[in-house]
Amino acid sequence: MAYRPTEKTKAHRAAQYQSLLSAAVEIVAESGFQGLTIAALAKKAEIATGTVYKYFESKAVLCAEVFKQATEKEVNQVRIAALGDHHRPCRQRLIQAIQVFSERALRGDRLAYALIAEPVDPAVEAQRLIYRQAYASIYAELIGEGISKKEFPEQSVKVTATALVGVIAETLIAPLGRSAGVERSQSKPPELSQQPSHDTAEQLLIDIQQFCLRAVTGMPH
Amino acid sequence: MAYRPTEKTKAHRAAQYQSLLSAAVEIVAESGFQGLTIAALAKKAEIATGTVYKYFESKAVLCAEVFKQATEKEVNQVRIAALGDHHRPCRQRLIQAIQVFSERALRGDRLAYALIAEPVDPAVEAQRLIYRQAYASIYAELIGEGISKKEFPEQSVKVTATALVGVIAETLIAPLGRSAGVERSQSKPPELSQQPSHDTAEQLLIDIQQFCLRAVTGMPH
DNA sequence: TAATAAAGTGAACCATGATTCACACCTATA
DNA sequence: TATAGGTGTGAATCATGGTTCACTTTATTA
Repeated sequence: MAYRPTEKTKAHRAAQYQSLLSAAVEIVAESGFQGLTIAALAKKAEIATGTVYKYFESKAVLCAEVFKQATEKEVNQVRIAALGDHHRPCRQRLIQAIQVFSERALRGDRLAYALIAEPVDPAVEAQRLIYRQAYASIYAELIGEGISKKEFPEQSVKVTATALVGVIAETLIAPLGRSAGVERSQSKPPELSQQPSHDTAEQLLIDIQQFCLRAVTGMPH
Repeated sequence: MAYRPTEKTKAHRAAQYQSLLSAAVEIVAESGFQGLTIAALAKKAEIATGTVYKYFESKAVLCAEVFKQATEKEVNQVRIAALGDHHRPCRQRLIQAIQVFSERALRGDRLAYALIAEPVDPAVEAQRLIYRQAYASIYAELIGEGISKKEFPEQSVKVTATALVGVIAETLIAPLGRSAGVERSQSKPPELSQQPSHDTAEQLLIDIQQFCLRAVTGMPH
């Protein structure tokens, strides 16, 4: 009697799963999490809405996987920059890590905006915390190494790492939001700029790096 | 002939408006923006749902006003700490501003969590950006003053100010979330702590202040 | 008091979008 | 080939919660 999933069958299912996930990431890259609906995904993948549920228990799970998938590559790049070459001074690797992250983000992807800053549904927002923690642990490792090598002064590794993530995210939100073509809210945001706004992404990047360096090293630059 | 709103009537309307707004803030303080629905507000204020719409054009507007109301006092406290006494060194005022903000937040209000970190509906999130900018401009003014008084080294006022807001928000999210009794998401967040987690809010506050001081002054402490 | 306009009511309505389900169609065993 | 366990379908259903509206009540003035 009976039926048993064979290798080929399982492989096919796995392939379908990946393809669905990719489609979902594409949607987010095109139109943000806002655009990621079961219906849209089904349409893009040319399947029925019900089929989506054969692969993902719920939308929450789908979003989580999308976040994970879209994130993993980004996090890895930063990890390499931060921890790849143990010979380089930590200071330099920190600079590089920030650069890698920011450049990928500022490259203009809607995706980066979606991952970092797009206002999303509470369920997805929870995922974002996890995503940020992944970055924080990279920084934590780097800072810890820097301290033990006396490159950086004593400090709370945990707070510094978390803070760096906060710095980068917050400073990138505005430019990202702008480039992602987000309709601004009705109220007029209070004017901030004493200085002219950042003409170039490069300048912004440098300013962020300077800030982070001062914070971590306790040295002017 | 006819009817003309009199002083008393107008006053009454204004009072009703304020009372509605207060009720809304209370709801947020109790159960976050998640709990702020038109129905809940109507119930708490003992009016009909339709009546809410005589005072607020839409829920988005309501949320905006709630945010503004709940925020204004907080922002003012920080402004006083940061800019109140122009004789104190900027360095000290920065420390104080961070303390005021953090303490109010960590005091344990659900409200603070809601304003700073609670995952909210995209429409509300947009408000949060405005809220954060209000803080950023305070810091910007303080940093600018510090630079011109040679207390702080040259730096991008705008980036530093924005970054400080990011630092504080990000580092407070975890403890706030914990105290606000938020159900953590299904996935296990990657472990971060090389160091034991912050036993006391005081220690956390100190660590944050140290970080910010290093970042702004470019000096170890 | 009649006329007018605003405030208050709350059940009905609507929009969005996730989720279900009965059914058809495939694939592996015996 | 009979059978049982998958996969695919998509219209119908459900859930949530904002918004409307026909109607009643209340306040103001002529």
